Amino acid sequence: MIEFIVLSEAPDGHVHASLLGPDAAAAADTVVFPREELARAVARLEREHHPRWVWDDTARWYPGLLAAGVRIERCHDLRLVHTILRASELTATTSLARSALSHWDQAAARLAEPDPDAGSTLAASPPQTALFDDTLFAVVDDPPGRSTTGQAGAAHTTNAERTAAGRGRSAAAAPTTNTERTAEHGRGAGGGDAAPASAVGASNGPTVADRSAPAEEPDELVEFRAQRTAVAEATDPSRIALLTAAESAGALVAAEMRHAGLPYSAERHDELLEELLGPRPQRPPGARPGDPDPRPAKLEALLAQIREALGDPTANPDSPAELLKSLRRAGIRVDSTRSWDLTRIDHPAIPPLLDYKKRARILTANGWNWSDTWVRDGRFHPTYIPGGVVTGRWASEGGGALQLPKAVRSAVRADPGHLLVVADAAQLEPRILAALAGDRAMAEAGRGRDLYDGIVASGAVDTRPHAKLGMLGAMYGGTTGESGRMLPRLARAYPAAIAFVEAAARTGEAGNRVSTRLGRTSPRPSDDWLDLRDAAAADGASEAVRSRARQSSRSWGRFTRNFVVQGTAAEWALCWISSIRRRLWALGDGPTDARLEQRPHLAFFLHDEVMVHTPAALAEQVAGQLREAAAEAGRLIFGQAPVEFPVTVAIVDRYDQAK
DNA sequence: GCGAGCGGCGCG
DNA sequence: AAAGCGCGCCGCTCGC
Repeated sequence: MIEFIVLSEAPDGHVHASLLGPDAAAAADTVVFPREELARAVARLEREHHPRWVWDDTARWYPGLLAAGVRIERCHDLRLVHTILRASELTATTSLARSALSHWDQAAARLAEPDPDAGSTLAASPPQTALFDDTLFAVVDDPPGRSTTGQAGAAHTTNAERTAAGRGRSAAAAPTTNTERTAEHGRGAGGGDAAPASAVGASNGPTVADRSAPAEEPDELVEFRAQRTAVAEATDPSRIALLTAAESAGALVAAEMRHAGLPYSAERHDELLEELLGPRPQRPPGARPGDPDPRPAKLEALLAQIREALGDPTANPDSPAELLKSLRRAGIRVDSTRSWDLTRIDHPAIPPLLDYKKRARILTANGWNWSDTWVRDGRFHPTYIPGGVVTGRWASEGGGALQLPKAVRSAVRADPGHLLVVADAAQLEPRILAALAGDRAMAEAGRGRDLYDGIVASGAVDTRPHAKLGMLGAMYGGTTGESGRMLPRLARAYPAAIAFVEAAARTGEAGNRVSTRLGRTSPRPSDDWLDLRDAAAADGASEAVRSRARQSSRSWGRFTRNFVVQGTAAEWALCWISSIRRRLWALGDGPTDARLEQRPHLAFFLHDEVMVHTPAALAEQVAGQLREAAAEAGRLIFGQAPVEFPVTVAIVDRYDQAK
């Protein structure tokens, strides 16, 4: 009985597949084949054994398999799982967490420090009734793999740091200049899927070459055993086991979505741009590569209006610094050029300026260059990065997939004879909070209805917008304005939920870590943060230092407060898409020779929303599966907790028609 | 000329 | 409705 197959690449370029039994002990067999035979060999072994594939990085192995038409059911992504186990409070005492940094750790050294402080509070582990039922174990043993390329879990860093680090390590291309950014990724990442197939086509099947155990076991096998041990020794093995399975399954989804792409009409996109901006400007004949594109006609017209109204023929809305000066010269008192700040100003230059900003944003972020770079043959192929966000959310790279503006969503169109099934988890984060906190009143508010409506019905607040604002403020740490005013009312009506996020905030303010429901643990504060705290605590610390320390402490508290909710919501979403993936594959006639992209498949994922591209005849069945998968995700993570996780489902042929 | 940092804004 | 969380990416700016 083969349960796992560990893939590793030998220095000579051959691939070693180690076949393991359920205990993952010594390999029962080792199959060796040239890299070119990978897809053929994997397809055969998948058929024969239905194993869980164990590999270092799904983003390294799976795209080529998909390009060759090979889909696998389950995997274990060593790199992603290592990152989780290294940092988790649930595995802090295991030898994996205490071992020296290795190539399994990303650059984030901070994450890897052995856990010196025992005092951290596990914010996400309040006693919960009926935690896991038997289905958990069925699914844990059954879960599809997932993986990514992610640098995941890098310590909490700024955008700039993250971007630089992420780029450097992903792929050979690490473009850094502004001009390179788009172009490089367009070829490297976006188009990467299409080519590799040819490598696999050769003639004879895989060679069973070497039946004797190799002199040394592959590094991957050693690491895999260490990870299994860490999970088994974890404080709560079932949670962390579910997380590793879901994380790995997500990696498979990410690779498959990039492979299939989002159906996207470049023609419709052109129409949209023409409506918003005018005809695509032609670059002058002598233009050199670095030269900016000419401004489209409608922007040019708005620019003239702005300059006229300001009495400033050189005003430049593309430069915040210059624009600020121009506004002030015109007697407008503002201290930023943010649209939201400008809306409150009564001046004839403001309406065209706001209009200009709106349209210019579409041009730069999703204009003709974007579509040239990222849309090929009717598909938008972004790279998803599972675990790319500290909280466990996915990040994306290239094309801004997770920021696709609503203004262009009418270009997302099902193929002829197909439909898009778009599902959105309703009020996911407050529902996650209700389940985390075991807040029965909030669970009740969300039963069978919109959660915010339920909060209004309970009498806690007067309107739905207030309920939403108040809950977001509670989860983000907002204290001022309307949101802050709602908090005492919510705290009275839902004391458990509010106390839960407050506790997470206090934990972070004290410099300790918090964990999600399944055990993903927040990073430690930076050395600078700790230094500031210590400086403020020292005798004779200045008021200025103490004030900065307070500020930084509160800020980190807002981060940990949100971490438990956003991170657990991300876990729910991972379980949801894993379940969807499995259900879609079984849909219709079940597995056939048809390729992934010719069957109902996930085409887009946006934190709490999914899109399936499906033959029209299966759309209703898909919708049902999306709902059932959501309920399954809730049971998996929270057991019989009384919180519902409803999804709104729309069956449409264009994305903009969904809600 | 390059590239890090910033302001700004899109998404959840 | 009023700002609190998490991202990616753009153009501009400015120091090297």
